[in-house]
Amino acid sequence: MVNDEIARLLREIAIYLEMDDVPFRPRAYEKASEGVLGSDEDMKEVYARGGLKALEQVPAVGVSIAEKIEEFLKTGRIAYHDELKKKVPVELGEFAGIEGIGPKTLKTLYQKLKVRNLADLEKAAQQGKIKKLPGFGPKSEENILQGIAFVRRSGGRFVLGQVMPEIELIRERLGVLAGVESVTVAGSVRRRKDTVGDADLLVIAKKPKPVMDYFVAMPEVVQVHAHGETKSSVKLKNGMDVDVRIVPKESYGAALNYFTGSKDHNVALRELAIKKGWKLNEYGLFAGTKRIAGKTEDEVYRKLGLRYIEPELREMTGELEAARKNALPDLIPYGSLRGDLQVQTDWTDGDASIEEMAQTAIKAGLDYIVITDHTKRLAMTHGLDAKRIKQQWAEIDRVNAALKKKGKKFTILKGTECDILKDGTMDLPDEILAQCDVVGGSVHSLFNLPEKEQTARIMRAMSNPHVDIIFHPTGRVLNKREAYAVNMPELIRHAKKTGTVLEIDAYPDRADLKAEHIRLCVEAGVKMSIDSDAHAPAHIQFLDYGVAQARRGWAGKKDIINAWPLEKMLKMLK
DNA sequence: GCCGTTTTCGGCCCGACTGTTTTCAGTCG
Repeated sequence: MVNDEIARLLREIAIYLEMDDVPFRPRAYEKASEGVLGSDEDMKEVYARGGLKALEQVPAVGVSIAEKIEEFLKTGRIAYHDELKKKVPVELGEFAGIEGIGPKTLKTLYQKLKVRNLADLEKAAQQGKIKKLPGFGPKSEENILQGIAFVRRSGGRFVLGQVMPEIELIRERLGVLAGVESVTVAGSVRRRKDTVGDADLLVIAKKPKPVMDYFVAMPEVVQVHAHGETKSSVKLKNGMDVDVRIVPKESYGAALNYFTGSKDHNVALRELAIKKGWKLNEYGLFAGTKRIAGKTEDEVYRKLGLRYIEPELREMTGELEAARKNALPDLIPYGSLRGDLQVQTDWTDGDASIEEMAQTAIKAGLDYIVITDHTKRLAMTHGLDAKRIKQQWAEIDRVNAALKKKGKKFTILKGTECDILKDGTMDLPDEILAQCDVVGGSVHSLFNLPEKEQTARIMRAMSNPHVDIIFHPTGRVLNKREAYAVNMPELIRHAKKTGTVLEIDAYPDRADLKAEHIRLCVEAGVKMSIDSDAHAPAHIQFLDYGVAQARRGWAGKKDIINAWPLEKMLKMLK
């Protein structure tokens, strides 16, 4: 995808323009950058399909920026960007994560101290040159050094499922403080993004000061960015920032809406308010000085002529229009899955026995699970061959019978996470696959095949009449491994044609399919499954992270086959 | 530079906190 690179250049142009205090245009470039980034079609293809006119259809891209994208596609450069960079030749990317350093500061640091990159900045700070500049002082210099140290230590984004327990702990602690009426998690955590940059907590309390004093003094706090009456911000040991805002009760809805974001969604709501002659901020919706809504989010949306929009949808991908037309999707509810279609056991690389996994699933309220151990190609997990999988079937029969005897209404199904080999054929013979209740196919090798080959490989697996589900359709591991190169729209078309299900993997750092892919599936009528990919009993609780991902992709119960009763689910499979 | 349920021209989101200042610019979300 060239989109990332184009988006980066456009964003950098915005920063350069901001350095010069150019009005409005920075925001235009920023929005265009987001428009390009949010597009699931490669700009190269958009251009090939319809030239400049097609580029102008990308959100926030107009005539001028379309020409710049065209220029990039033809020459690999944007002259305007080069020209701006010549004036202030700074490695903008290096400074991106440094708290408190914005365009104006960068420009000053370059002009006064010739700071071009992080190393220059660190040197200048260590030599005490920064605090002598007008407008700067010892504190700014110290903050810069701390910021550099932090960026060196961490990548900046966190996997939701990995930081959720800590966020929840802080929420509970604040909740029991004297005078605190409620604590709500807002921000990208509430929108259930698969990775989050920070956590935002919204508190209703009679006396803000003690809450803030407690918050900034928590044992895991390593740095206090801000400590005010209504807003405080800290960094935790794990590197994540947490913000707390305290608001009066009558503003709770407006504040929750504001702090939940996304930023673009909020801006659009405010613009809508302005059009109606009102003003929207975190304290409410105002006609002049009179508050006309704000106690609940629902009230704010209704007053603006919209239906209530679930947090997972607030990404400016058409939710406002849908809310106006009362055409929002009926999202799959949390806790509504009936089964789990990808579970590994100690027959391969899981920690627990078939029976233990079944017992945990029963406690979690599920009606069925599919045992999907790896196959022989994945030798390091002692993957199953035809002989061992038959032995496993006998064990599954035994456990099912035992459960039935105890009066449990629960079914363990026979399945496999079968490797898709390089040429798209399967790692187990068709004769075995035919006897499985559920067959999942996975790519576990040759992640770096060229896109054409990788796509063809997976499509061939889909064409196999026994392959029901493609597990890990993108293969990404958040913060660790990029998705492999596949043409997702083409895979989705082929899934429709062959009746193959695509998996939403609920394991927190997997999160295969991305939200935009899920949306494409919903639109195409391709069914999906939400699987925990559990390798231990505790992992079954991850299922709701997959539900979150599904909701972010506008999916309902009708789109997710394991939200259905067992019989209906089985009937859907090949 | 983009965009249109008021607009093809004239608008463009808003407030808290910090660090430097004696009233505010810059940054952030």
